[in-house]
Amino acid sequence: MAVNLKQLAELLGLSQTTVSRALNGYPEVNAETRQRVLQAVRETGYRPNRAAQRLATGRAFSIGMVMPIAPGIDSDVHFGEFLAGLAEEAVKHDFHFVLNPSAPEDEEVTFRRLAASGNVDALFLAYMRANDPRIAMLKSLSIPFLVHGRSIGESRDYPFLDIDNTSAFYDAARLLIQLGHQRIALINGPDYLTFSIRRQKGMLRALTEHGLTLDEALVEHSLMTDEHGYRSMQRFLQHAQPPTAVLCSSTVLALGAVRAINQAGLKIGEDISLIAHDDVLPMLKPENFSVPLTTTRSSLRAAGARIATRLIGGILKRGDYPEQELWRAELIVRASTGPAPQK
Amino acid sequence: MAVNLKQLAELLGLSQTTVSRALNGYPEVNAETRQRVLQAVRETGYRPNRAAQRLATGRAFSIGMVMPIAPGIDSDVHFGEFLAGLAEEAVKHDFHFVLNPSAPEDEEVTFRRLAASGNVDALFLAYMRANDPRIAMLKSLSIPFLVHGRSIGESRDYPFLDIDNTSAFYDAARLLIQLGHQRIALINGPDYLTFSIRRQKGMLRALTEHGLTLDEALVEHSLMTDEHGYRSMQRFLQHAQPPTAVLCSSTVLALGAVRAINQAGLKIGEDISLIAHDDVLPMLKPENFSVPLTTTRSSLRAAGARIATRLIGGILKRGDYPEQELWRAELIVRASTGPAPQK
DNA sequence: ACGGATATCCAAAGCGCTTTGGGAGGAATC
DNA sequence: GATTCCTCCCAAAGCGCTTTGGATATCCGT
Repeated sequence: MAVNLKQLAELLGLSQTTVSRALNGYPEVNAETRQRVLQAVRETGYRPNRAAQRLATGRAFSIGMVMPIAPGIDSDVHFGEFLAGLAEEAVKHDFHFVLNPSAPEDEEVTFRRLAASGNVDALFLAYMRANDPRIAMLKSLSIPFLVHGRSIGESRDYPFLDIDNTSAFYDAARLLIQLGHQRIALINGPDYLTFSIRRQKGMLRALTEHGLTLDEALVEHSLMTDEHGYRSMQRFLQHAQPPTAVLCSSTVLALGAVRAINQAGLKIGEDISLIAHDDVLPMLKPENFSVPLTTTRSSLRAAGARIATRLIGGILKRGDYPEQELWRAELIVRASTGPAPQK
Repeated sequence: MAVNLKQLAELLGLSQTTVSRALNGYPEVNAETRQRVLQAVRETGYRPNRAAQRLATGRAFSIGMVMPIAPGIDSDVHFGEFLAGLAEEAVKHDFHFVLNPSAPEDEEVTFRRLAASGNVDALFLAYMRANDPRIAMLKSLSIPFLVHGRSIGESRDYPFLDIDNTSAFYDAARLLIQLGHQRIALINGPDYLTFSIRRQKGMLRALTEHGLTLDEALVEHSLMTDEHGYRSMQRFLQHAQPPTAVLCSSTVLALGAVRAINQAGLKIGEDISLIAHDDVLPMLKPENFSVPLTTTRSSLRAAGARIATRLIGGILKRGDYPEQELWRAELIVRASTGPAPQK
């Protein structure tokens, strides 16, 4: 049923060579001819056979990722959401995945094997930590790779896509300060991940700039589950001097925090203000919270899709993508932030 | 660096045909010759080029799965754990994945496209519901598939791997009854999924057989998060006549349940007994609970691995796997179950 | 000893694509 | 008018494997 190159060429009265070149954007083909080819492709629904391309070019048309088998990593919504973006884009371009589960201690071997297998054209790396040794390792592997996030303390000469976590939480904290808040708490992600570190840094900078300090007792690090959000907030509220505002690293955490606040009989946006980072999880929208949530927004799925696009574009040598991207999160003010309560 | 068939054949003084046949288990090759070939493979580290195999055979050497983008599905640990098993086994055989994210309403189109793409040799299906329309659809697709779980109400003539949920919870409930419990509650997974339905059925059967009934107020259905476990248990405890024993569909749920019980000042295994289904999540071991948990155990990762094995075996026409497998969960008694408290 | 199995092996033809190495024809150059 | 240079196209050679359609040799029964 499906046509192949040969048939398509015959149909057009052209050689396979020309058709192939027309399709792959080579210059030595007449513009008009190229149009005819493209038209024929549309009409016949021709799709090049990936296996043949693979054999002929030596490229694998697939991207590899090492799936970390570690507590609190693949366990949450965020992983699935990100994966969805990645997969969505990959499938569009007929790219495959090679998911290789691995315990952290075996990661190096796994990466090496994956790179050597010839089964992937590029590797993908995430869950960055400070001084992450994996980027040096990947550099030595002579296979393209792309990092989601950035390390800290490493030289910056590797391709990454990250969001500007520092700015995001700087902006969020500043908003709260402008609203008169003085005691601001932070419910953060795991303390070894760089996004957590940067968010805290951004928040701290805003505080310092306004002559305020960050009380250690008002900072919690944990996996980003509703449960941890709840517990963290409970602890804050039991503090002798509870915060009047809280920053959350995820809407999932915020979900729990809100519950704790409600349970304490406090009013969000009045007694206590709340800002959360919003990864745009389709099942948890900040505008649907009983009190709509002020957020710093940046879509995780979009990041996944973008990473796939860049990776694939790089492999196909199509398009020209920046090596490094830093997305700015959008501060969206809703009802969960209000002026600091009068003492 | 890597040798190919031609070189290997030359090395052995054989034709490519013979070497290929020796490797693929064809009968028309001398046993001794085959041994020589196998030996040479070991020495040279020869690995057939997948792209070439794919082109020559028309097989894709990859399995497709539609990744559901729906609330509460990819959001939990269970998904990651299962995927890990699947991926682990696939990678061993050099198989790829094609993950295709899709909203439930687009699933049919997605499956069709995937099947037609020629990019996958088999499809995989999970999160079964009662009268699940997807199995009829997959049957019509003329591409092998395998179901994790079973539907209910559909004819059973499709390949699946499931655990015997009914028996598992029948056994668990019976144990509790034998211990003298009369009011037993159930914290179950989502009510539309067949494993939940069967677990409840198994429990009900045990109760009925012993002249007991299942109080509707003592049954909760929800996503299997710690949080839901907590809330469900809280509700039970506030009941006029609280249960003396509880069945949980997951150790994650049990985690929350335990918290609620502790908070109420009750003693697990004395005031209230608890049995949970254990998917063998590496980060949540029932034996590490403060009071070690009695469980019905069946490894989710092993199920993933087995499914990959069967799927791959089917594609390669190697080995002979049963079409349908029903794994029996193991009832493991620990300290969380004790005799019913005296009134 | 001879026709016919039987057991082993091989040459060669694909699978569907990319890419090398031209080649024809017209425009530009001298 | 002869030479060079583009422009646009093509034939054919792979990529590394599987598989078809024989070959050759050995062995059997009669």
